[in-house]
Amino acid sequence: MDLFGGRVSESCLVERLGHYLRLTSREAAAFASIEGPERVYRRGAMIRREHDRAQELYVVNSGWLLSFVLLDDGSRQILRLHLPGDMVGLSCAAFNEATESLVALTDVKLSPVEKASLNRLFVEHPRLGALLFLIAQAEKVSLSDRLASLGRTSAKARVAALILDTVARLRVMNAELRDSFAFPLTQEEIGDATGLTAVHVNRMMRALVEEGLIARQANQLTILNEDRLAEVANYINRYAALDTDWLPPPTT
Amino acid sequence: MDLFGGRVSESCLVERLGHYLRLTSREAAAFASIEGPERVYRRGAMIRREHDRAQELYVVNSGWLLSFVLLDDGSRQILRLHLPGDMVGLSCAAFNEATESLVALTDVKLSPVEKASLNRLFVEHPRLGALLFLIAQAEKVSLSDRLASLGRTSAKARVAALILDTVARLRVMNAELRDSFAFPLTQEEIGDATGLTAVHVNRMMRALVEEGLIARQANQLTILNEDRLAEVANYINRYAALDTDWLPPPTT
DNA sequence: CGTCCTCTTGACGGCTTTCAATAAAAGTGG
DNA sequence: CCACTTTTATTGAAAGCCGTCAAGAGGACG
Repeated sequence: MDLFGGRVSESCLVERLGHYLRLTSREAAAFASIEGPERVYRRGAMIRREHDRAQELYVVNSGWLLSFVLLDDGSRQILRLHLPGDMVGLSCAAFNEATESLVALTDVKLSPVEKASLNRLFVEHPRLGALLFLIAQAEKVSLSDRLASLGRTSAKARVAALILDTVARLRVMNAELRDSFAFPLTQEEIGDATGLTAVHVNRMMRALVEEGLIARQANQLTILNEDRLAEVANYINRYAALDTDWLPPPTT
Repeated sequence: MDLFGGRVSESCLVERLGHYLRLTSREAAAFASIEGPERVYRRGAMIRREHDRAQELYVVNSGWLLSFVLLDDGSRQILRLHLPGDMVGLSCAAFNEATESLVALTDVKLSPVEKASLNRLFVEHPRLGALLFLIAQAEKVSLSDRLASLGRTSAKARVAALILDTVARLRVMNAELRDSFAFPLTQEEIGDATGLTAVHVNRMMRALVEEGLIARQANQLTILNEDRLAEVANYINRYAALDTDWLPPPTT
């Protein structure tokens, strides 16, 4: 079995969205129809570079990837960890130029989606268009939470928040996942995600271990005391309750 | 004249969106029809509190407001400054509970929009639904830029970026605005937006003044050297070029 | 089996915060 | 319009969190 998740149903995206909303078969087919042929990337591969011309987005079928921006001084800010079922590179819907780089953190499989083909979705399936809008709002809230994390919490809290957010998102697609999971980020990558240096990430990870909140073996992470970790992190799990009640009815 | 912008056309939202896309009269009417009667708030008024039940969003007709979250230790992270023409509280499209507090920074006028009424927009005007989605993606990019600012740049750069982002957004609705504008944030609010303390904001503002990049008089800010300020800030102006070409045609 | 990457640890330095005190400005009520 | 209070801006000194630099160990990979 693939450690980092993989396609189970006809489309990974349909499976993910099925957790938020009961899709009709026509809707599922509509989503599936806009996905192009799957592409495979090896760990470390650059999928898209900031400032590249970008006319397509991607659905993550398996594996993890990172989106990031580079600053003038060479430092890197990781914007988000992308897991199976995620859509990545959505910003091409607003800009012709890629606003972020995408790199494969593990071996990944992606399905490309032409941004031009999104318009069919909005025209033929208004409910799906509204769902995409709803998901975009949820992603904005997630970014806002990270903004508060970087702006107003300590180094230890930021690392703890990254761990908790990752496990919460993994559980959306894998309900059986409890406290232990593969976590393939280097400490430098954790630092680039949390606005810290690799050295200080190391110290904070060891502190969390010494306090009995987490355990590490190789790239495997185990959460030992999730409640206390959430307190340390100031973490709010938002993935539980999306409100889809206001969406229009599916097209018949 | 209102210093902080105000309604000029029939709807402030329609005017704003008209800068991105040429709306048909039916589309403009559709937007206008979902707006409820205008509400007025005094400076400092709390419009919505985090965790309140939230079923409506707002269009800013005039004035400025802030969205923010409070952390357990009482510290505050300002998520965004909201200017005339902005939609605020959109996260209610994804959550029934408000994810952020909204407070009036100046006297403001808002038009409420029931989130349930958005569904008509998606059904009857797919292009408008797609436009809302597009704007949400642009807002995600803006949040990502701020994430990089807080995570990877110095205090001085963060303050400079806030100033530049504000003036760039003001210019969207007010093309004549050049270098001087009213900036009603206290140094504490600037700090809460940039993840700094008020004391350090003060030092950074003075440094920017001493370096001849900005000037201050009362709440009026003047940018003296925008290019150098942008270098200091590591700032990218994204508000210039949104790609609306992929949107479906307007409904006839 | 050598090279490169990653993790780890210590010492030191700096950016930012904290604490404190004062001045200036704004708001309030008589 | 003037006292009075509260908020905001300013400045200095000291402390602390995190970054930088450096060096060594362990592991992955070819």
